[in-house]
Amino acid sequence: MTLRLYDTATREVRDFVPLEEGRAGVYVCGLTVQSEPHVGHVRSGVNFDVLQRWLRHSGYDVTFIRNVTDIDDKILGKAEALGRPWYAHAATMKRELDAAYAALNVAPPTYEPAATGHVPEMVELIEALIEKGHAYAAEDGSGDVYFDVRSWPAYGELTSQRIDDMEAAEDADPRGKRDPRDFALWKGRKESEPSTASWPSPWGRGRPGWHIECSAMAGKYLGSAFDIHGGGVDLRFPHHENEQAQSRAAGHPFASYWMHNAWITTAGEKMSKSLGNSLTIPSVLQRFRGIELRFYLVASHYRSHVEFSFEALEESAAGFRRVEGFLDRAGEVEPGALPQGFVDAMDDDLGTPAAVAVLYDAVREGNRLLQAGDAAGARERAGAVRAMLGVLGLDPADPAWGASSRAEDKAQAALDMLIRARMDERRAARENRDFALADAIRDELKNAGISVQDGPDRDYQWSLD
RNA sequence: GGUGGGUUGGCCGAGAGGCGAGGCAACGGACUGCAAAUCCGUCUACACGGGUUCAAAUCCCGUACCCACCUCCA
Repeated sequence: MTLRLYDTATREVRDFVPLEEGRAGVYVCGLTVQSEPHVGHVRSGVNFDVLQRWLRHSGYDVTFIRNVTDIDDKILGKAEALGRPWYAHAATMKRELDAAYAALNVAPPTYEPAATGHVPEMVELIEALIEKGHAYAAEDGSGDVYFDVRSWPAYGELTSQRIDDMEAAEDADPRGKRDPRDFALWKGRKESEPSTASWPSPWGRGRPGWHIECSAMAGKYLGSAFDIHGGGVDLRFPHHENEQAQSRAAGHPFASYWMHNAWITTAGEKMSKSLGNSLTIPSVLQRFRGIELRFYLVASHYRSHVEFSFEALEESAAGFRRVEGFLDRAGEVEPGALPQGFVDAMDDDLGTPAAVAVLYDAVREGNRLLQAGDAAGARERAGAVRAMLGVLGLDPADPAWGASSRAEDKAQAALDMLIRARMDERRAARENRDFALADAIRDELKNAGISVQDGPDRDYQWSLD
């Protein structure tokens, strides 16, 4: 079976056929760095990271581009409210985003272009569109440039909408537009905006519209035509529709496949609307490890809507700890071969839920072998488990999860020694059949946040709750 | 008004005409001094009403409810 992907444009799962044998060009819309990243933001990062890893595993030479929008209305607005320069605020939020991706083991893209670094490319693209009669400078002297949707008959093809059925943007200032649905390619500078937020152009100083950024950057790094374009479902319209219209109107074939990840909501609403900041990545990471959050995100299909809850995250984490427990018990092994069921699941539009089911099958089988005393058999299963986890970016042994710092190592060693002393006492108590004392010791450790497990022999294991 | 998606067992969450996905929880058993961990077993579900079919959670028609997008959101 070959890799099959759901293409939003054709609304069907179809074989992935790259433009060039053995290579895959992928462009994913990254974030607008305007606020702290929350769980919803990183879902896209994790989902497309899985795509990237699976393509690589499947033998493709992948060029993965994920942009950063570092100039837009929200950034300007928030920076002003904070009394900081917009670029400083954007840079701060970019670092937060990087930290969030790192905490979730989202591999860095091949390149991560920023919008502000590609204004000349955008201007060039806009000029080409004007020349071909698909864009025009506003006649009201605003310095805006708009894309002429009526000039492009295919407009609406990505989301199967007809221009006449669309609601016109109400807030958009209709002045200077030929059709209310025309969208801005270039925004003339407004007096109220900082001068640092504008660049020279043939139409006067201004800044690029949101959609043109991605067309220009995808074209620059992936070429006129490339394989996969991804992003969140909300971007289908207008962002992706507009991107495709611009690029194709300018003569570029653009993306062959469109992939969109579904939303993750809380209490039935978008995270961006939910109050408070309990769902920002740093705050979630105070309660769960990055690997647990990533497992939770990977265990559901990227096209399925997920209703986030800490209860569900806890259940998912409990399951993942069982996987880790097996690996701990099986001993160190190198990643082995992937079970065919896993490969088939992943090839079927990145069927991570089915892939995770195969993972659990291997864990259960491995535990069973371990219990039966078949250490070699168990290690083989452990090798498969590690291989599967590796593809999903969930291998606990991956140094990306943070090789513990030196200080942590020392603390760990110190704790280990203290616990060993208490466990020696506990074993002595058990041998004397003083179970009250034995239980008291275990309870004492439990109260300190340390869970211990022991059997009839000398062996025991401990872990922090 | 237009476009797209959804409703699955106590909970989470796959599947998309016929073989009990999987996880979490619970309960029973094995193992343990007792626990924990692990394994075995139990819990046979697909919003509602029709229809097609030898066979429907899956296809068709209808109904109800939910969600997303159609202005800046992953």
